Amino acid sequence: MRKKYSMLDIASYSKQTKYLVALDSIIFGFDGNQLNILLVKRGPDSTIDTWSLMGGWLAENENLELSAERILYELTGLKEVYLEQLYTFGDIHRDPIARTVSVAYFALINVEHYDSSVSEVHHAQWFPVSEMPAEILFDHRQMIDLAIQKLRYKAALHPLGFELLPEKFTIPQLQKLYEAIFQTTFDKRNFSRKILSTHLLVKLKEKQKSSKKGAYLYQVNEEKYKTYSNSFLNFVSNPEF
Amino acid sequence: MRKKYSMLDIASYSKQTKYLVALDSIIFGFDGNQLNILLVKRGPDSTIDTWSLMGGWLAENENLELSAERILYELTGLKEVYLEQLYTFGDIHRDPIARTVSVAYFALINVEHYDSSVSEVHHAQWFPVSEMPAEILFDHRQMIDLAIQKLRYKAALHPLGFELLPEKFTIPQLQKLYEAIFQTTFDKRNFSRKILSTHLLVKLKEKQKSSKKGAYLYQVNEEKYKTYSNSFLNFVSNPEF
DNA sequence: ACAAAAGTGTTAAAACTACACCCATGG
DNA sequence: CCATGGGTGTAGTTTTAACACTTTTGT
Repeated sequence: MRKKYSMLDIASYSKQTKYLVALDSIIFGFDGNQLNILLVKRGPDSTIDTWSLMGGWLAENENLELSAERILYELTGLKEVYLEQLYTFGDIHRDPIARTVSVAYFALINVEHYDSSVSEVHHAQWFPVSEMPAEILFDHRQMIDLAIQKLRYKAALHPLGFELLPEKFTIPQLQKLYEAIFQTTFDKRNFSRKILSTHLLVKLKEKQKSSKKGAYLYQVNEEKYKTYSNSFLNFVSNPEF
Repeated sequence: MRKKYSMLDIASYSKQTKYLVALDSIIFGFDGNQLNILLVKRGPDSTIDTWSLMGGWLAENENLELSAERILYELTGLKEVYLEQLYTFGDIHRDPIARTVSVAYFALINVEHYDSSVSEVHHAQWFPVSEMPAEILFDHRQMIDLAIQKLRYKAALHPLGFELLPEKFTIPQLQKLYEAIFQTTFDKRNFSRKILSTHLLVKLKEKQKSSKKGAYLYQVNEEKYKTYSNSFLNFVSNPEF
């Protein structure tokens, strides 16, 4: 598949300006009540005394996603989380220190897996989406707003809420999560009917007894979940528009 | 809003590797029958004797979107087209000449506005989405596939098809467009009912007489269209999930 | 025994799908 | 006059939204 490149072509490359490339992650977590975002006061390599997203630099030996995964791991100790590219920000003065193009990712994590000791080092703190600090670094506020928008958009059409919950969870927990995402309330009969109609959940024998009556635990049917995720585009492009 | 940055912080910036940043555009056009993508053999600054997307380099005095708009203008003579960021590609060896991060945009253009003379210079050519050349530069094939996927996804949920048609068009034309996008056929009664139920179209007095009977021309109600586009997220996040 | 949260069913309205005939005109 | 493509309506089915009472159990 190799092609011959003329000297001229290669020369055009070397004339070009190069830019710093950063990765920033909007990390969502759900504490059972509120949807939260993880902010840091100071990344290991980062710099400034303002709340900001977790970020870092693109490494020469990594592609974008890998770099984002590495940074997430360094700062939270988490691996194999749901991570999706959100948008790339490149305004000239978005970073006043030096022009930087930042590729933003958003992550959905299960807070039970989150090891707070790892990120204490980085002065990380969870903030409810409705109570963000007033001052946030650079354009990170914009990134956060876009991430929330996209999370809502995706969650309305695809079953990705599970990513924010423990392996076993109850329907009322799931409903609280969706209510936190959409900042609204749902009718529980309609909600559970809709969720169960996907057949993505397996009802377990056990109950979680944090309430008086206790609620049945459910688990994601991983097989169907994968298929479902892979087919959502078919699902959307099928109907008579 | 200025903050004090320590010397240390700024030093961390200067240690970092910088990268080439490119912009590539997937340009969609509709010829009344097929959905097409515009490919070039050789951009002005580009290089290689293979079909590729229109692309160029990020300029120091432009943000990403502006650079993408400029490149599109240089190569097609088009301004103010529908342009949306698609995804950022950054695999290590995606460009074998030098490591380049490429921000891909997709554009929807009205072929009536397209001045083919401008892009003859660049050896541009329209290809039906179903008949792409076998060999396409770098990862541009991947970009194209993702763009088609996203176009279908968005078109199924949002009324953006209009961007590909002239100001005045008929329902049958619009239907052909959607059939080309989704590579399927629709029932014309259901289709027109669905389209008209949005109240986004204004029926004009004139008819287009390319068929024997002639079909009524319609125009987008720009006011409602803007509102609709701005509110689609509400629309999606509202339903009881 | 009662408060608190879980679980469950019905009905009316709206949306969707499938389907067939008449209309206007240019050749 | 007839072939071509444009235009329109209805009925059955599915999906959605609104709504209230019973169950369990810890205190």
